[in-house]
Amino acid sequence: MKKIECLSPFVRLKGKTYPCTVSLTMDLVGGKWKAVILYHLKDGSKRYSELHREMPSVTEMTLSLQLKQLEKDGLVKRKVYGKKPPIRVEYSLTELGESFVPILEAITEWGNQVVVNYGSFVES
Amino acid sequence: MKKIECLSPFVRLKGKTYPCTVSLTMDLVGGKWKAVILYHLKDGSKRYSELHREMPSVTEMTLSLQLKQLEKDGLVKRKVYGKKPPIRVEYSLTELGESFVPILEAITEWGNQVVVNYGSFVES
DNA sequence: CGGTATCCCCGGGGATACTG
DNA sequence: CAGTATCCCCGGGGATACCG
Repeated sequence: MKKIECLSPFVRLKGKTYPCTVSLTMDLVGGKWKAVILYHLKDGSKRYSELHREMPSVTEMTLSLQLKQLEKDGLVKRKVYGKKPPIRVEYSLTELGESFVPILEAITEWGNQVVVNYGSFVES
Repeated sequence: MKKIECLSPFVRLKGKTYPCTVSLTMDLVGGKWKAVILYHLKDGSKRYSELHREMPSVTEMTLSLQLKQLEKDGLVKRKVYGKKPPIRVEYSLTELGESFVPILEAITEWGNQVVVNYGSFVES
C-alpha cells in the first residue's frame, strides 16, 4: 500500500510556482468550466459549435477563453480545417488531457452520488 | 464496462443549480485552496494552527473562510475544545469528505506526474 | 489560540455586439 | 462558423491590524 503524497514544496510549471501538486492540478483544471469542457471532450473530438450546444450555460466568450487556456496548458489540442469561412475547428484531448479522464470520471461519479444523497435532479 | 456520465441537466444542491455534476463537484472542492485543505486533512484531524503551518502560503483570513465553506458544504467538521482562550479547534473530514479522498489522491498523483514530465521541483 | 474586521485589488467570467 | 471586441461586475482572495 503506497502512500500518496504531494511532492511538495515547491513545484514549478511554465513559470508558475505552487506550494504542492494538488494546488498545481487545481490551477490547470479548476475554475468554473475547464473540467466541464474536458468532460465533454472525453469521448472524442468536437467542434466549437458542438461544445457550445452541449454547454449552453457558458458564453461563447468564456468557452473560447477557457479552450485557449486548456490548449496553452497542453490539455487540449485545436485543429483547423479550411481557410475561408465557414471554417471548421475540432477540439480534442491531448495525451495529457487523456490522462486526466479517469479523474474526470471519478469526479463525475462523486458528484452524481452527492446529488443522489443530498440534492435533486431538475426536470428538463 | 459501465459508461460514466453526468446525470445532467440540471442538478440542484443547497439552493444552487448546476448544468451537470462535474460543475457541481468543482464548485464544492474547486477554487484555489479547498482541495489543498482537504488534502491536509486526509490523514486525520488537525488543528487550525497546524493547518496554517503546513500551508503557509494561505493567509489566515482565507484559510478560515475556506474552512467555513467546506464545513457549510458538509465536507469538513469542526470541533471546539475549551471555552476560554487558549481554546483548541480540530478540523476533520466528514463522511462526505472522506469519500472524496480517493479523488484527492488521484489528483495528487496526476499533478506529481505533470511536474515530473513537464515541470520542476524547487529546492527548499 | 483561533480567529475577525476592514479594506482593497485583480481577474474570472458574463452580456452584448460585431467580424474574417 | 468560430470566434473577437468591448465593457462591466462580482467575489475570491490577499494584507494588515485587531480581538475574546
